Amino acid sequence: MTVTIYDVAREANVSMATVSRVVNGNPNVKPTTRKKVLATIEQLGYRPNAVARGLASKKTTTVGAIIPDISSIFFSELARGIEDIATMYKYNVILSNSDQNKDKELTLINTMLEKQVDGILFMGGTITEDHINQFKTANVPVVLAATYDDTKEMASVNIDYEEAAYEATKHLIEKEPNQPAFVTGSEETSINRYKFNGYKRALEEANISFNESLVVEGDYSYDSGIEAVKQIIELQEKPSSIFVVSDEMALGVIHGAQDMGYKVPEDFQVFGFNNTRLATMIRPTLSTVVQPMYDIGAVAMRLLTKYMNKEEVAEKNVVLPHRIEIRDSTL
Amino acid sequence: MTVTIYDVAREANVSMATVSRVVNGNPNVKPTTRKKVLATIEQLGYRPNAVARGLASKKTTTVGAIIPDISSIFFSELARGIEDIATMYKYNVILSNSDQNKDKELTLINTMLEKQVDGILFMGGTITEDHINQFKTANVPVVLAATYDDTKEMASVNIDYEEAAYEATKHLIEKEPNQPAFVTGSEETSINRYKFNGYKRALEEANISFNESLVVEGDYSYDSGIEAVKQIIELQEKPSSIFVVSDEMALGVIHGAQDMGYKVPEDFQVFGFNNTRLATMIRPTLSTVVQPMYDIGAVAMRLLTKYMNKEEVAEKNVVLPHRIEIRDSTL
DNA sequence: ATGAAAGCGCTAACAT
DNA sequence: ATGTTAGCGCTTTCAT
Repeated sequence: MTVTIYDVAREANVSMATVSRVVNGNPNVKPTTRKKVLATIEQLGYRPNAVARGLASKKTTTVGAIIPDISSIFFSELARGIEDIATMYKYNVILSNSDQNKDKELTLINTMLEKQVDGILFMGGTITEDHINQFKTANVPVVLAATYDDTKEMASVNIDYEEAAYEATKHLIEKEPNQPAFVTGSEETSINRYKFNGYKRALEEANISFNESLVVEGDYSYDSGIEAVKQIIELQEKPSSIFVVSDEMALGVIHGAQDMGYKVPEDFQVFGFNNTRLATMIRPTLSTVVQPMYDIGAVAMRLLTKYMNKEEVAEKNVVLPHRIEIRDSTL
Repeated sequence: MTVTIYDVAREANVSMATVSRVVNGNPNVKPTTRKKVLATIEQLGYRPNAVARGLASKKTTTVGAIIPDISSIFFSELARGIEDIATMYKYNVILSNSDQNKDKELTLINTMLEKQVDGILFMGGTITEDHINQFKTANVPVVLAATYDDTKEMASVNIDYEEAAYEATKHLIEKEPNQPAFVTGSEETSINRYKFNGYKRALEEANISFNESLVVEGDYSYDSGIEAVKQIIELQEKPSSIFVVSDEMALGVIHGAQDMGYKVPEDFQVFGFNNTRLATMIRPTLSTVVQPMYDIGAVAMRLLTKYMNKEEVAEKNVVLPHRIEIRDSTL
């Protein structure tokens, strides 16, 4: 039924070893026999079985990628970076969504390890000891992308979130020297803590006292941005600017404000984070922190290939450059 | 080094067959021995090798998904539907981007077949004979998602694009009885032809003569929407409404018009397609055709599981319901 | 340059 | 209920 290497060997009057050699491009084959083998491969319609190869060679040329939500504009961009580099290095990727749910994450890691992936790319909110232990049961490399492990034990690719948030906040304060509201995500997520620290540092540096009630927690969605700005507008002392940790939520903030008759940036400056495509798909266009999502994915995958090939790695915790892009949602 | 089923068998004083049975939940195992085996599995840290299992059983519980571009807001939503149902049925998915490039598509199909996927989900613009031939070399089922095969040979999940476009156009015409501009994608893509047919039918039904110059081709991107509207505005006889085949491009059309001082919907009504999250992330909110992307992915994956399980399939060309959502970008 | 043979870790009859 | 035994299709020494 299915054509195997053995069938090809028989038809071509060679041994399976020889067929294996030509399939794998081993130079130790006489051109004539190579040609003969290639011809019968074509004729028989032979297709190598990667599963059998994987069992014999202990390499699957497949990596696993665990991602919170592929339908998010942020992560899908990251995934594209991963995929492109994976393709470039001849790897396939098994992609799975975790919804940042710890149990799912742990299960997924296990499933991927069962499938004998050659490496794992992990994106998530929080890295716990359980995660690290689970990873240690693997004898394959793991790289975190846009994900922080406070212990720095694991290889990772990120930007400097603290500094980026600091710069954004500073920009806001320079225009209007009072405390911007801070619309963030769960404080369980390390990255949000770093962003908060940067925000706080900018305040302290400008001698602006910190008012807890200007910190609002959302879930990164557009709707939660609308909710957040409603809450902010009801405050006794309204801020004159709002720093939002994701672009999508920032769009919600802008539209929420506009829908209630406020003007951006005149009544509220709004600063986003990530520079997703959304940032220019709104009026006023969104000032935001440029986080190179695609590059983070690409670099993370590249780093993983180095580990998989047992190459030397100069820096296991890669920090990619970020910058601030000022558009029309700020003064 | 790695613990195998054989190690577990030896330690637990049973045969590998018994270990295999407990691992696979076969009921023909005495509770006591099951317990014993489970204990030594735990103790030894045994993890089943899915590659070996795949080779022996000829099933990998992995499916392949070929998608034009995972970073697109449209396809990433579709992918999420696929992933969720795949997870529900215990499949993993190898996801790869094709950029709608025929060679890449053909290569990807081949690679996935080499990896012995149990089925393939395909999303793309054009299905050629080469595609169909390539699929035929597979002895695994294939399902098309949001993709048309004019021969109807292949299983697929879609909506009725012709009818949907007809309804949208009709709505526009009812408000303003003249020809709307039509901003579309490549006419090589069958789906665009169906949409065009629906648009045309609505015109004919209303006895509106068709002017070719009101048809503009874009590439679905925001920027190409901006370009398209620029081109439309330069026309001798400007239309009073614009039907755009993708939401993202429709946002470009709206902002392009607004940036030039026009009002939506007063100067131009704008109608989108897909109802991606973007549709409510703009002011005015976008009237659009609701295409259930997530459901298309989910239903396609479900259909694939049926084929993989050799279940009876009532309808191989599934047409999901669509509807029109009127928001503020139309009168 | 080519071949022979031993696995890789598991499933699936078949036997008991 | 449990064990025995062939493979699954390939890679990889080791010979020649």
